[in-house]
Amino acid sequence: MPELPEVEVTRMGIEPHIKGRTVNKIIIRNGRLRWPIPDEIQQLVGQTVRTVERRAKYLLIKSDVGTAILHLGMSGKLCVVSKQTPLIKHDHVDIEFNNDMVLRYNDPRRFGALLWHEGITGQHSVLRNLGPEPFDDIFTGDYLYQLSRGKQLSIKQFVMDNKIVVGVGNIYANEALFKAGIHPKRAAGNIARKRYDALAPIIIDTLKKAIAQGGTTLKDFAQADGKPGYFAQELQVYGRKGLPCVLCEAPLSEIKLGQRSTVFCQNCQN
DNA sequence: CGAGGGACCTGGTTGC
DNA sequence: TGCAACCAGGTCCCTC
Repeated sequence: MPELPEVEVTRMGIEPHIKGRTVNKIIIRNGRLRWPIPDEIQQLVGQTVRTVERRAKYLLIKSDVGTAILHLGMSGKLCVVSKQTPLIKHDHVDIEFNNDMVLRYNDPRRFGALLWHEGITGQHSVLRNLGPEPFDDIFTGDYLYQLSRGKQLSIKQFVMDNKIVVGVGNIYANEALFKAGIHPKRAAGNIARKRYDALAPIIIDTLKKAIAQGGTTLKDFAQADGKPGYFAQELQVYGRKGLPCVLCEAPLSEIKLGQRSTVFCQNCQN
């Protein structure tokens, strides 16, 4: 489900409710996520939430003794609700606080994760080897250009590679390449410096706009308060196979790249 | 090393 | 209506 904007929208939604709160109890109904939830997660009980941060598509719930690391996978959702709120299917984890509230994790496909990193130094292995955030100063056209030299990989798979830049998932990769006029299948190493100079700001801008709109709601993404995101209205290619290009009105094409559906305009992207 | 594909899961939609 | 096939926002891991 969530790409960077949806994770950031989730972060902004839950932080005001749980920051400064003390964890009373963690209830795990189904710990079989992408990796089993480690027993050490219980170290969070009795701790106060200091900050809720985001790194790539991971949410980091930080305390004085360690960090709970949450990933929403494809279908994960978080909400902050009263303890009395009835459970629904796939409500796998509750983190209860010292008021009436609980941070509830729901994930039908269980591709998400809840991990624990002990202490306040060092990095969990899932966070090591991640590339820069798209909003970091280092993320520029020049950066992409330099890393892409010699790569035969398609530009779409290149920008979706977490080691290159984090947070760009399938929707926003499709959208950014359309806006930049770059054919998604073009080899990353065969794209001019100038085109990367255009692409980097377009990626940043697309992600920022999506955050401002509350993310993209397709099937099951919702903000922490249950409201949908409104960026779906802005999508120009994703999910629009066969529909007219917003620029030239030719029907949009679809191919698979890295087994992910890739929608683009034959005329406007080359 | 890079590139490509399968794997992990459930549920909604499509097509016969 | 029933049922199988296919598709989905992510990412790790294995093979060639």
